[in-house]
Amino acid sequence: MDAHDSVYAAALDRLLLLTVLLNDDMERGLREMGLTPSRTTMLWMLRRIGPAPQKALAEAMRIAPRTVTGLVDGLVDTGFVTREAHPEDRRAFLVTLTPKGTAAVEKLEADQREFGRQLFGRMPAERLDGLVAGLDDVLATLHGLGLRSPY
Amino acid sequence: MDAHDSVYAAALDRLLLLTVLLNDDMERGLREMGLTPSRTTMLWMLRRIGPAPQKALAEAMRIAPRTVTGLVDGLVDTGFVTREAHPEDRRAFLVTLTPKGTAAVEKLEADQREFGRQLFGRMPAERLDGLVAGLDDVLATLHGLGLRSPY
DNA sequence: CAGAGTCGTGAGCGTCCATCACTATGAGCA
DNA sequence: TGCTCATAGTGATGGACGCTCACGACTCTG
Repeated sequence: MDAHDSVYAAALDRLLLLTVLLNDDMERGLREMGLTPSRTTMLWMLRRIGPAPQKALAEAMRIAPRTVTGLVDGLVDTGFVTREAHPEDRRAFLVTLTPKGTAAVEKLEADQREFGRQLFGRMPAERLDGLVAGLDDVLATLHGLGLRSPY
Repeated sequence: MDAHDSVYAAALDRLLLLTVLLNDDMERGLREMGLTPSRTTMLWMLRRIGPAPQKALAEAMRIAPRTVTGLVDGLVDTGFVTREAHPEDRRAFLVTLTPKGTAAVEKLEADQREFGRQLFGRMPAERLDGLVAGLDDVLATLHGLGLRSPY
């Protein structure tokens, strides 16, 4: 409990506030597109690894196969993906992005770029550098603490 | 789509990754204490505004009174709060932190301080300054965009 | 004191996300 | 050819959250 603690607390407060704000904003945006957080994760996954059987998605997302069935059902109902026949394994499907699904992911990417512009476009270059350096430092520390992205 | 975009994207990526990481970590910690996100929010609220009738909590948290009933039920069952008689209004209760509830909030605060030390303790002072300046800038921008804390 | 407004709750509903147990179908090998 | 294992689907649960509607209990005001 030394004199730096209040400085750390102030920094952490900002970080946590930002976390909450960004999270809420993200989820609201998704909801407007007809997506839920988990379904969006699945869309990202498909974008990254391409058409995949549900088993693979379950492993990639670290959730039970049954949960994948439900998520895929939802995405099929809302037109973001289809279940295509697997060319080699007639038991399995290839969950595949529809044009709408691809467009959705691309829109998310575009929105993010736009958001980046709004957030940083007016920021002095050196301040942005300072921010990124600080974030990288924090990220590295978190990584060292064993906190890392699940994907 | 100018040359700065990739810089912005890199900065935003870090911010979003941090968001996800901190969020997951927070929720995991809460779960270990037997708390859910909403119940925790309520505990913080009580810490801030003291024993309060459910109506006040509903307004402070911007949720329906009926929802408060459920959250308070949960917190009562798990021993974090009690419903005390309101001294002036026999229709209302004063939702009050139990010793366990107070201890939980204090532990959250202590954990946060400790986390701050771990995160920033080894960071050069000027880098920390740069980070905070950048975060403040972003926060101000968000505020200008209409994104602000609900509380 | 009667009527109107307030506080909290019971009942019911919906969404999201996750689980386990079980089944049908197909793959793959001895 | 059979037998076993793998892939998905269904059904049933469960928890966390949020909502509305209706209502009893109570306060407050005219």
